[in-house]
Amino acid sequence: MNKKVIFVVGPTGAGKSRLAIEIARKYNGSIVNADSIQFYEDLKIGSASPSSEDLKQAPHYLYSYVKAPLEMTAGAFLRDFYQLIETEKKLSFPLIVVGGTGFYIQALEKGMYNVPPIDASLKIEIEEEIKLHGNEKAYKELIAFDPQTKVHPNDTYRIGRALEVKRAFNFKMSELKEQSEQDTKYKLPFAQLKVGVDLEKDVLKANIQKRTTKMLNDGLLDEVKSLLEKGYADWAPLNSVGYFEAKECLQGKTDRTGLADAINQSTYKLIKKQRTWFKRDQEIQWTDNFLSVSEAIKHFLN
RNA sequence: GGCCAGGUAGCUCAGUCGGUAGAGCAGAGGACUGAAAAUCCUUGUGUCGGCGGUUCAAUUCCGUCUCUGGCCA
Repeated sequence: MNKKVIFVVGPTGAGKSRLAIEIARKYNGSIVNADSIQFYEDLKIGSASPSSEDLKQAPHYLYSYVKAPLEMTAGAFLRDFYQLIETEKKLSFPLIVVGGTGFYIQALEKGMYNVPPIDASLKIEIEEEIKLHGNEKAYKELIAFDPQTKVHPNDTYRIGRALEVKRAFNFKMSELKEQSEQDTKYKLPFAQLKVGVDLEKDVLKANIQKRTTKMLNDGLLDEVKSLLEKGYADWAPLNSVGYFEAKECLQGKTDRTGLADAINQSTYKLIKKQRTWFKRDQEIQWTDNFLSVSEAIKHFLN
């Protein structure tokens, strides 16, 4: 059988999940998550994970299966994705990969650099070093080792990652990039179609506001509170939109009255970044009403 | 009514010992290969509350009015 994948991408709150379900039902496909927060079992409310109603409408994979304090990565996502398509007998095609996380979509399409997992202790060591001596020293080490690096001197996170790769394997990120261009091993082996869902800014903002209100009503604060009680305050996913604001509020750093606005504002910024990411991908066919892409989908699946 | 503290960028505030101003946040744009809903980069002309006065020159000093907060009556 000819296996095909449809990507459904776009900013938060535009209706990606709804389109995905529609496609899955119409063509008996399976929905696969590519949203960096919906992987987590403990982050359902604030990530707008599919409801139990949604889950009944079509098979969903890679949702809500990673437990705190485990942290998901793009590499782990690739691993899980390939494991899914190789071992899941019931998996039906087309696959509808849905998510607003451009980085993960890219990982699927193009693969990741071939870097083996790095020991957590080394990561912590480098993190501590940077915290202690500032990132200038770390950046000097990086630029001396890899003069081609395009990491910015202020980008602590990327400096840290580059140093991990250096110290663990003596790899230069700039060389990995070149190598990966010839390497087809990790590229998605299926035909693909990319559909983007987006709405006008005002409509999207209104959707976001409704969504935030719903999250708060559905118990976002309780969801976060129970994670804090388990001692996961520093768990990276709790720095994501909505969760961060809820955490700050529960920790008494901010006030409850401004919470919804703070979440809305962060979500707007998220949308902006998602749009910036997807904008450069010329292959995406954009729609605001589903109908305009239904022909393209039909054609693609034929 | 009296006293005090304030009124400076959309918001919170710095500052100018007199030469027409700058941070953070927001907004706008961008980058992005194992935390990515993260991380980072670029981008700030606004009657410096109004009106008068002093001065070559006032947002900065003086007077007055006005608004906000606090205290005293």
